[in-house]
Amino acid sequence: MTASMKDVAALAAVSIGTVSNVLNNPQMVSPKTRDRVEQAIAQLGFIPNAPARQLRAGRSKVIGLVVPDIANPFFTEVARGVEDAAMEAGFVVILCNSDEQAAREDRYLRVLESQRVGAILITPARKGIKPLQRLIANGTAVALLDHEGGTRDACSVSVDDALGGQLAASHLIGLGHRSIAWLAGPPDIPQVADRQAGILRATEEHSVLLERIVAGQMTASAGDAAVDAALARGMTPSAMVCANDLLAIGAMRALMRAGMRIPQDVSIVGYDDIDFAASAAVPLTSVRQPKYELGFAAAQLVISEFEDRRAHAHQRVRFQPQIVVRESTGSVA
Amino acid sequence: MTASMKDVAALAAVSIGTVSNVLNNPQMVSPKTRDRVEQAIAQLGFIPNAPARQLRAGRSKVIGLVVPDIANPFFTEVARGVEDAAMEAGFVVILCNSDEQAAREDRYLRVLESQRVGAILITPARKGIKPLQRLIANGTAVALLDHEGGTRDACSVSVDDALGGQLAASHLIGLGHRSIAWLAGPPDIPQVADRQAGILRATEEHSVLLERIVAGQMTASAGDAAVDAALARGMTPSAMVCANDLLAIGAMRALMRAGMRIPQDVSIVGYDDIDFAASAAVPLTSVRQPKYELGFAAAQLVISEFEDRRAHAHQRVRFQPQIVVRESTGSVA
DNA sequence: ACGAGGTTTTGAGACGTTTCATTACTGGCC
DNA sequence: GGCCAGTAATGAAACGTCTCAAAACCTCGT
Repeated sequence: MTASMKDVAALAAVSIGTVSNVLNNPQMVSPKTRDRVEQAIAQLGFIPNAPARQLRAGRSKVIGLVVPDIANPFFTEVARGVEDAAMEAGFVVILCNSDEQAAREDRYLRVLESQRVGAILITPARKGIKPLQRLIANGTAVALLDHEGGTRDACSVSVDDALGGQLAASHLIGLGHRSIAWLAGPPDIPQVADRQAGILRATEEHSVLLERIVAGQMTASAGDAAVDAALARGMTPSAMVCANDLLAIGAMRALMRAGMRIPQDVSIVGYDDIDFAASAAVPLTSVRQPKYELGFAAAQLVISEFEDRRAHAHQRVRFQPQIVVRESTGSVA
Repeated sequence: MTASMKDVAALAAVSIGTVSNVLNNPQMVSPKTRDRVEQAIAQLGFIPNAPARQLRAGRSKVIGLVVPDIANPFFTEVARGVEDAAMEAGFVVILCNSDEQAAREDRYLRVLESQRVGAILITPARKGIKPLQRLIANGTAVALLDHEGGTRDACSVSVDDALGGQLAASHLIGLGHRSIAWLAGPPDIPQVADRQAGILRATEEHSVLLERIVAGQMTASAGDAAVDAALARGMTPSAMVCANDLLAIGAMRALMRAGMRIPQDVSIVGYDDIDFAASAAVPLTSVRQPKYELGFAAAQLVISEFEDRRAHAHQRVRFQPQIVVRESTGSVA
């Protein structure tokens, strides 16, 4: 059905080895035969059989991308970066959603091992990377995504969440706010903890009254409810930092319902700068993470490790977030 | 490095063929040897070499998913559905963003052909499916995603956009609205055209004044600008249907800026029911598409074609959208 | 004890590449 | 004309799996 190198060789009256050379080492075949072979390839519409190649090579130009949930806008953007870098280098991306479940993650790692993928990019569901050690030992290039490297056996790429928290708080302090509420999410999420640390760092040098509110989930309705409750018990900050944009949206709803104007009465800073932040009723000031770049860089890292394992040194790349100021924040009244 | 069937065979003192049978036809191996082999497998941590399998089989349990942009929430959800169905059947998904560019699409199709993937799910960048014919002829199971089948050579899975438009308009008509604005997007987008057709269908049986506004893009700011302009030239509908939720969000902003209340002065219906619709300043009534189900069904279709090509009959599956009523629509004053 | 008939197991070949040691050419030089 | 040193092209082996015809092993019944 599909043409193979054998067919090409026959048509060009040449040996299979020569066809292989035309494909992989063109410079070592004479221009005359090269032409002949290339013509045969075109005529037959020959396309190399990747699995055969992979079998021979022992591993493939495939990147396994394991994320908690591609539907999370953060990872969606990361995936785009990964894919673009991969395509550039002739790699292909296998998408794996772990749903934060160790079982699913394990299952996927098994599949990826079976596929003998050349590289894996993963945001691990659990702390350690034990299940990865075996892959690494077998020569798979691995990098940790949005996760600080707890190991010296792999690269890691992350965003400085503490800095992000600091930026958010400093922005408000610079505007004169001295009574700030921190709308946190579940404290067992490392990103939330880091952002909080950054906020503390920024506030400790100024006499700021910092109040902490905890939402049960990172959703708009959880934010709405948490702020509602806080208002009911008399909280009256002049500004608020939220652990992510969805919480911020919920917070805005609750505040507006209570008759407060944004930013005149309360300033709000979100986190993530999701697409929607700019389109909200009051465009949201937010901390943006270089998501695409994160994915792109991570992919480049594992690709370079794949290309030349000996010349590769594992590294920890840490990106810097950036605050995007919009209309939801203003000077204190 | 990695154990192969040969190693397993040696350890279990059995032939390679027997190991293969334990893996693929366990029932034709005596329990005793089967045990022995399984133990050897466990002991060596043997994981089958997928590329070798694929080489032998001629094609692989891989689904190539080609979409315009995974960052588009619609396709993100579709992808989740595809992935879940794939995983269930032991398939793996290769992610390909075409960016609506024919060149990128072609390139990916070439790569997928090279990988000898067993199935392809695609939202084609251009009208025809010429570049796919070759794949289909070679026995790849192909299905068109969110695209009506213009061919009898492949399955297709889509959502009835005309029905969606009709649902939106009927909802408003049912609330008593007789002066409705249709905020369209670029008319060369088929989905926009279909939704419009549905709106026309719904309105023609009632004496409704339908005004059409065209936004240059499907974004919040384009919607804001278009509605701004329409208001300036004196448009005063009591309700509005928008080609998607982002346009609706933009429209709401423009209307509120002009001092109108939603839904008291103007009712708004969006389309897509993106996550954010429920969290907007005024929660948005919107038309929801079964995105996850779309992807899941499409994947199942190609998987079944892969499993048994002869028993497979190509089909066109068409899903029905659903209107989700929230606070942005109300009875006419 | 033998053979028929059934159940297990074996072994070789093929899938499409790449690699690498050989062999076959080429032109230049004495 | 014969030889040398390159340069080009060849052919066989190997990667890990599956398949299928053939061989080996049982279990009965006679």
